[in-house]
Amino acid sequence: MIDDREITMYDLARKLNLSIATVSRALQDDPVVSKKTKNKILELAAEMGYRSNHFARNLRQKQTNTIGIMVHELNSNFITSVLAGVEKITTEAGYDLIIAHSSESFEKEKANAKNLFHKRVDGLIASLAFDTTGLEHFRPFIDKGVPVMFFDRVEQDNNNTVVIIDNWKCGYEATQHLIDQGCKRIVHVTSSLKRNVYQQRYKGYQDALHDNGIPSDEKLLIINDLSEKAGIKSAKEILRMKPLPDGAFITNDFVAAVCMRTLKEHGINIPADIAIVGFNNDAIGKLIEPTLTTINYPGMDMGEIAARNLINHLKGISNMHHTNTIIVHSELIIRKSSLKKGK
Amino acid sequence: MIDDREITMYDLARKLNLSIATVSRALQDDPVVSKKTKNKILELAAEMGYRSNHFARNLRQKQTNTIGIMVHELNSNFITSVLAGVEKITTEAGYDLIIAHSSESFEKEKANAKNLFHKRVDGLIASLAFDTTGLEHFRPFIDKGVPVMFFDRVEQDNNNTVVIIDNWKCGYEATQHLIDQGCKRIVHVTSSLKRNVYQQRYKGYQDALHDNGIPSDEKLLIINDLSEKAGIKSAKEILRMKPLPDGAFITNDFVAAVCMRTLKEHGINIPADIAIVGFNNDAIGKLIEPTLTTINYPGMDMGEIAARNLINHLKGISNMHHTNTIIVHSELIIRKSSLKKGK
DNA sequence: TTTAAAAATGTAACCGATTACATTAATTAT
DNA sequence: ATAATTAATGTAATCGGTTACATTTTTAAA
Repeated sequence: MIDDREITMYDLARKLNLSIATVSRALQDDPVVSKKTKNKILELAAEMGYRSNHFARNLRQKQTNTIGIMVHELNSNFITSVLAGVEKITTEAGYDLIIAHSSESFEKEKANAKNLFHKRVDGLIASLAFDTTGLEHFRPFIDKGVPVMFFDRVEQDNNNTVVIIDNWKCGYEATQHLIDQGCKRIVHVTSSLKRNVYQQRYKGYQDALHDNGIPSDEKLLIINDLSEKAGIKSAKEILRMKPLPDGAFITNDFVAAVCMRTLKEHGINIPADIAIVGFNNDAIGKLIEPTLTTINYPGMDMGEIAARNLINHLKGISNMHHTNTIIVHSELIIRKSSLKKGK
Repeated sequence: MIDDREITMYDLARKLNLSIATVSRALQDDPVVSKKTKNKILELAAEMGYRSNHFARNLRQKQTNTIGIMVHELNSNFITSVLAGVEKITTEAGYDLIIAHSSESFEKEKANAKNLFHKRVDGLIASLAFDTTGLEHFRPFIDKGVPVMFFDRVEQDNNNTVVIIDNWKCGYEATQHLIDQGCKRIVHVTSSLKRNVYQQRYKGYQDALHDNGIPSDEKLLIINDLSEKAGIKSAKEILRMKPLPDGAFITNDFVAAVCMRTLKEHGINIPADIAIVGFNNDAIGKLIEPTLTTINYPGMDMGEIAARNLINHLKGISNMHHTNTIIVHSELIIRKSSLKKGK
């Protein structure tokens, strides 16, 4: 039997011969209501299966207690850890979370932004899609005073609070590690240099080469998306290079894995012929052969930090606009794919 | 400059010297409003940055235009494809989507159910957590007439509409394939047999053995969760078996991959010593060595079907309670991990 | 006992939309 | 020109809470 008559505060009030105001206060645990009354109300509410109406409440209070998070994809370790971190903090603080993902499409990201704006999230956490240019689509939030927190893939214009890793340093260390292994011709497989993360990793790569007296060569730069196809294509490009490179810094573990497979299929020995360093520390890295050297960075922490900062700002505990850039720790994890010299 | 005064329909009405009713109708594209007036209103709305207030609207209409989806995890190909499918359909139909994940915890699943109930989703799509027992936590939805659609991991009590694959058949085919390759002692690595999917795959495995005159042996059944640890543990159990099994049907690609790695580390040759079949067709299967034979099933389709059915029901086009079980196609994908006989 | 102060409860306006019903304006028919 | 239709717009109640302010009840002080 379907019961579609909702119990409201009015029902509770009527039944107990109280005013709606008292009921409302009791349900909010307002200390002004006497214990006896409060208990009666709470009991009846439970008994009758009362559930509060978010809409009436939000309409009146003009805040939703919801925060939105926009990510480019769901299918990576990194993103799911970030989500886990964000969720932990928002749940603790009593906020709801709406997850939107753009499938790496700028258009969809814009649509998501619009949607979250209309849903009136109290705050927003976002990592940009691949081909996002400009932050115009976040303007409505900013104009209305809805705080936006960017993480990982950001636009660094110093106007927004961002949580990132030191991508330059990661790029530098990855490259230096390859150089330490004796690599002299190091390919860099990455994505659109318009996106901060790739741009800075590239800079780190270049600087490491430079500091070691290795000339950087544009021909060794391969730019692709993050698909399986891209991995294969990159591998084929590498195979065509003469002389063959002896190292590769690939800014995504999945692409690195696909790339390695293709190279191996063509008789390349890894790491003997080409040493490889990936990025992200995805689960896959420990399962392929040889295991993949990579950069690890703490998604969970980044999520927690972003969420905590946002919520503190919302609660007025801190002002986001004072702490503009938060850099979290990252590290090189050395596995077999890059070890040319003994172990 | 922050402008926190929201534009409402009243503002538009006042400015144009119209009534709020006309404005409301125009914004809904009600044909009763004259074209001229409608245009004026739409223009002004755009110009002033009017955004409709979901809360007022939902409060009045008593429906949220939101559907909820509960999944056990985000980090699998299968789940993300389902989400993509669901999202496609719900977006087309103008519904919003709230994603909740339980991290395989029954407790969290209950909390999520409660939350979505209070958020008053118009409909729910759900795949059960690992250790979920009973459907009591969905009772509130059912009592209020909110349709619930289960997929993949379900409780088959014939009271609910479910979208599933034929897990029995998958189990049977996987096992038959191993037998065809000459396997005689086939391990089955799986998860809690309380969960329909694992229980039925197990049944298929048993039936295939039986039909081929192979006695089934409880000692060859390994039950674990789906973690990396579980994969390692399973591999170690297999290594301890005497005589060593010559085949393994593992109901999860990630676990299979971890398992394979550990077996290989101990000098086992795959498929020569042990042939392996996984489940899910995760990206990982094509990257490990040897590539993994597995069962593919169409997450995207399942998501689309579940969403479409739910929405049709909501719109009164069809009655969900007439189509109780929807079975989608699944297939065995043969790769190298199981091929003992020539290719 | 009366009065002042504190505690508990009540009244009613408000949040921003939707919509049944009423009214007015514009067409068409007579 | 007038009545009858039809088209366009308006009025006001409603959804279910929150909360400033008012009122009543209880307790403490004089």
